[in-house]
Amino acid sequence: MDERQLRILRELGELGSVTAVADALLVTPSAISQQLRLLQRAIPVPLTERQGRRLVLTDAGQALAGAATEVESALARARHTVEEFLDRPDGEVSVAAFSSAGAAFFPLLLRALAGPDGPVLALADADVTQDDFPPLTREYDLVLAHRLDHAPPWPRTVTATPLLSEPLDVALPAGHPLAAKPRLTPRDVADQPWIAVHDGFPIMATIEAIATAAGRRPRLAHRINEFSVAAEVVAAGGGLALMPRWTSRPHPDLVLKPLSGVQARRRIDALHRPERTARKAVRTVLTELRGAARTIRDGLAHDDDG
Amino acid sequence: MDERQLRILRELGELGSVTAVADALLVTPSAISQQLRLLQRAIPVPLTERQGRRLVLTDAGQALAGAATEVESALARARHTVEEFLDRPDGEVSVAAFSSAGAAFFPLLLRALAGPDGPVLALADADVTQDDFPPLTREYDLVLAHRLDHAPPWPRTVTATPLLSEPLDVALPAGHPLAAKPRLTPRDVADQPWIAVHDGFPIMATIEAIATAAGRRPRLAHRINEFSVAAEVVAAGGGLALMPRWTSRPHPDLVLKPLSGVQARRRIDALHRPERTARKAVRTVLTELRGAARTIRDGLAHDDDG
DNA sequence: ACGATCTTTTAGTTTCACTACACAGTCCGC
DNA sequence: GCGGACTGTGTAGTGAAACTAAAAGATCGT
Repeated sequence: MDERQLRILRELGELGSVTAVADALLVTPSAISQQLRLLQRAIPVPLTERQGRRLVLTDAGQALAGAATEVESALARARHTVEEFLDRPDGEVSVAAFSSAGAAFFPLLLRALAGPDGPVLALADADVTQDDFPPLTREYDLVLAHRLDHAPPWPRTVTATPLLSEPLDVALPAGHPLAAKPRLTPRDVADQPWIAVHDGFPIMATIEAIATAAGRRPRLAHRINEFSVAAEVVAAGGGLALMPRWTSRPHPDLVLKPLSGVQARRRIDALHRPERTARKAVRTVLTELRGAARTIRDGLAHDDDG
Repeated sequence: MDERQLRILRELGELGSVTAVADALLVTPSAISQQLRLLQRAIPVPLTERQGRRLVLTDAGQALAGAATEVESALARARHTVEEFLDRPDGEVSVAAFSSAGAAFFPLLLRALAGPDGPVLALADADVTQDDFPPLTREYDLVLAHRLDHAPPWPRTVTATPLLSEPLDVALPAGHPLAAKPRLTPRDVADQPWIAVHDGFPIMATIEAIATAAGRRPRLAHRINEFSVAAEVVAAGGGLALMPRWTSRPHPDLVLKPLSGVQARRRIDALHRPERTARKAVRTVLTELRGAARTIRDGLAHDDDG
């Protein structure tokens, strides 16, 4: 007793003849007859009986045909389950971000998607090396990753949605001699001690580019990934650091000065497996991420700070 | 997307590896892998993903696996539908009977099965010739039929449950000269005019046997199938008639006298197709029919008449 | 009685799920 | 770190199952 045989039985109940069922199912009457015989073989009481030259259902056959209808509707529901799953606006969407992007984007995202019937956010921070961003898309629907402008592009296995192209400024103590200048050149800062990131993390290449532009080798005094930690060290006179202009919360004792002469920008992208955007909820979050990026770029992110 | 593929997907969700599913379903992992691939071909988003060297369900896969469970339970219900149909005590049971059996059995049957949760009776009278009783089992669950003791048995296509072996008495007007005798011989009645049944109906052979036993040819004055009609004609002096001792309601102006010397009995059987008794409701009615037969034989049928 | 209609049977073909086997990726212990 | 165990996947071949075609059997209407 399989789905097809039950289907045939139900059709026979509705259409009232083997020929009609065959026409409806686009096969020969012979096929219908054979399948009915197979179904009957599994059941100890007659399901059909001849009525003149037509074949109709017995009471037992009608009972089984009724159950067949339930099987078919369950199958139809199963066939629609995937689309429904994809079209649900309120599914859980997991988003991973490296620290500074999380600090900047997560609050905006939570605020934008606070209402009911929207995606349920599952946020996570993930500070990994450049190469480890793409694999994160296996675990998270969306991954906020960053890379330098001239770094190699993301692998083809992931889709990258550009969110922000953010300048990297030089952070220095408010009382520092260089703080008086409106903008800094590589020669201004090449001899200063630098607070760099760990190996494999994106900002590193820019520090090296600055030193190279001035014909020096960079003085790497400290290795600190976390911008908030680095900011404190800069304020305490530990050295200079490159800091993103928009996504790091301003430190009261620090000033950010733009660099000229070298391309010092990082790109923030949302990475994801292509199929993830089949889900409406994921598309919604991605749209909100772009909106948040505009907010951040236009300097509206910290409005609530007065 | 068929039932088997959904089954495989569900098992994969529960067991967590292709090999485990293969073991559970008694096939090779290759077969599982191929079926998963076929299922995936019909769905635009990934249902499974590698996790180390194992294969697990994606969220979409889990959604579909959930729907698969419903399909399976619907199929399981379908597989049990027939048995449930057979085990239901409250189905409709159709019973056909020739006139006198209906008059005697139907009231007892209705009284015995009056309660709720019992079979719903669909009664019908059917006065047909001997040969036409077996075909009635196509239309009715149970058919009360009668035949003479020495008549050929019912064909093998039907099952016969013996209910009653009933003497046939000679009915004569209360004032008839023969009414004084306690029992009658063939010679007593052979020369009397008879009220016989139509050709092909069971009682005929016995009338002929009586005449033959006396060395005569029977005088067939009238042809009346219905015992109640025949009784009125006998009472009016139209002739003698053979009447069943128990299943005909006594006529006030008639007496019934037993015959000796010839075997004058009819058998009342319940005929049915063998598979009909697969239904519990039919078995219940058959049991009640046997009980009713005892009641009739023991003369308790007309208790309510005072 | 005959043709039309419907179902069933039989034989042959096609389709499809499966096995066997080889191979590739991943984990684990020495 | 490297072979060996484990897990999943691809390929060719096999067998079962569902189908078509053709013919026969059954029933209806004229």
